[in-house]
Amino acid sequence: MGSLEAHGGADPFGLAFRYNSIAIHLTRRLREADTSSGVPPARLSALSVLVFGGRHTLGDLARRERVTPPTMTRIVTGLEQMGLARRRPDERDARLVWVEPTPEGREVMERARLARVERLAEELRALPEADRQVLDRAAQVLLALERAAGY
Amino acid sequence: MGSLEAHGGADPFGLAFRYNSIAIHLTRRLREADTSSGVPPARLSALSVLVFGGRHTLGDLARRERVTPPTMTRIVTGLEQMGLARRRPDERDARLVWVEPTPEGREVMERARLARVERLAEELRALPEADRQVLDRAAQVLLALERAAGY
DNA sequence: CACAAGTCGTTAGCATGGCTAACAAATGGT
DNA sequence: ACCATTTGTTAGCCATGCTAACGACTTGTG
Repeated sequence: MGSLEAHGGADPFGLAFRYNSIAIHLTRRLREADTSSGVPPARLSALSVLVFGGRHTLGDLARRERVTPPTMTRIVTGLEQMGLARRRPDERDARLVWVEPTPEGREVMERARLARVERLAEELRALPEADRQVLDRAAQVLLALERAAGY
Repeated sequence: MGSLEAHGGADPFGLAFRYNSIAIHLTRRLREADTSSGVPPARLSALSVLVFGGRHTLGDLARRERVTPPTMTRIVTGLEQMGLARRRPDERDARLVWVEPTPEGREVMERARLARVERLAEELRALPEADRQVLDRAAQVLLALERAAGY
């Protein structure tokens, strides 16, 4: 790719260009492992928020997942039908719907996360320790970047 | 997230766990910029392969994008209807269908890529140079990892 | 050469997941 | 008491993933 050389080094645009490609391919590779869980991707992602972040109202869940409320309504309905999450009314405000994972939802999530992460861990084990150190430091930078962007 | 501390440092599982989250969020952030192009995500991704990698047969494009042939048939049909790609027959083997970008497809892709990448570039400009150096070295490792995984 | 087997793309039909528009129910401020 | 706001749902559109089945073509084999 010709423009790659033109944006090498640590110049912001070249870095952004390469991390764009890296993120796409990494996500795609990781997602392949998800099919084994039998839970479709949008549901798995929402379930992950519920399992690792605790119960949310439907609207908060929608904002967290960057989707509109109607979309989240359907995702939650799907999770409910699969027995992985539950809706609960709020005692004070009858407009609110709390969504929480079921015990089975927690189990499914834990298995899915292991499968997904284990594949990448395999690849990382093949790297020399020095390379893993580089990735470790970069992870700190990338996570800080994420927080700065409001995630 | 409690398990984060338990998998810190450069141990492969902990690294994989963090890069899982990083890749998801980075992809999501980048993708938000794509809506401005008016080209839906699967079409934009296939178009990118065509623009940066040249013409492909439909089957090769499907394998590259990790989707089944029927799905790629529809994506290509969509690109054709938008005037962004063309089908061409092979002269030797009448079963094959070559897919290539149109000039307009190239223009649209270039604009989309700029919009997508520019957002991340903005964030990177706010970092100290040392952090960008870290990301630059990590990018080399991650791209090598990608190639090793057959991408 | 003829025919069987394999390859490539398409069609058909299903499910998931994104959106906007429109709405019902509940809350809260005036 | 009423009106504006907030919250979630319904309805209906489109895009994108899959499998099954098929048609057209090529290739290998007798």
